[in-house]
Amino acid sequence: MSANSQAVSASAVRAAEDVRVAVTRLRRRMKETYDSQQITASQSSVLARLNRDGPASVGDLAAAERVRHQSMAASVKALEERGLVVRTPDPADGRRQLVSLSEQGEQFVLVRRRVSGEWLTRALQDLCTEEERRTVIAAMALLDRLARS
Amino acid sequence: MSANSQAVSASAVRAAEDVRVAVTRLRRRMKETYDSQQITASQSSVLARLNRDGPASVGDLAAAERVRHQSMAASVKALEERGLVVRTPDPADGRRQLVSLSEQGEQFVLVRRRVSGEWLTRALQDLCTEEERRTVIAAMALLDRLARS
DNA sequence: CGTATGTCAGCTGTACTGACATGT
DNA sequence: CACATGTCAGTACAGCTGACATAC
Repeated sequence: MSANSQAVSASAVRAAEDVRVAVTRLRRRMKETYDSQQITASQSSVLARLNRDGPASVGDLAAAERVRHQSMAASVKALEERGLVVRTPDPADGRRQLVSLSEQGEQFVLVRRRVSGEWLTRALQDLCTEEERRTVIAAMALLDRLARS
Repeated sequence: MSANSQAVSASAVRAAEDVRVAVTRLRRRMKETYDSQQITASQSSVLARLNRDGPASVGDLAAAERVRHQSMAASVKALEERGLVVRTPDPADGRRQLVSLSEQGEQFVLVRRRVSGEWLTRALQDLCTEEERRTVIAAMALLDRLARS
């Protein structure tokens, strides 16, 4: 390592390039999957979060996913129109609306998880060893740390 | 595990979820960086490929990046307007046009690599250990294999 | 002729910003 | 009042499809 802020190791350059390529390709590939399930990646993300952490406001969801509240509102709106989530006014704060999974939304999450309709899950299961999956999980934790920095 | 094609290990489910979240976040974060350099992620991808593999037609580039040729044409057009690539008609085939890095494009790639203007390279350098970077590289190779499958 | 290459036009998904209404 | 929450409108980017021209 060097004190020079310009100095970069070969592994950093290589890793960055690999990440960029993989991210672009994975995103497109995942999009195909979601398309075929009549749901988008962002919407799926919101469903998973609501299922894991329980009801939240649009602002909370936006903060958690690190997007603007206007962007999150669009995703939530789409999910609401599909009947997968419901919004209830917060009695304690007239500005807030709590977003929660509807009965149908709960079902959707459960079914998707059980049958693993998701392409990526299937691929990780069928084309990787247990050790390789652990490597992926470790790398994602690292990258998430970087993205949050 | 099981012969049932529905059966999925916990690590596969977990890894898939982690990948999805990380991909979404990283993509946004990378986009910010590219914005500040007046170049987009897709364009950067094309430059890197031309630099690595030499001149190619729009169709070749599209196939390599796994996008439609119409999509790739848009990226190439933008790069051409910035003077980073040049197009020369293929003398042997009147339909084809070879895309190659211009002098300015070569410079651009070199400078970016040397000074590591890219946010991700910087982060991988400053916030990770060498071993962690090797983990990331290994995981990206795995994921790229999946995306191509 | 059919196929390959490339262009143009229009659509979608996902994010962004700015302006605004409303409630605390 | 400032601040938080949410909506609406407009923009950008990167993919897509369909229709078309041209060259092999």
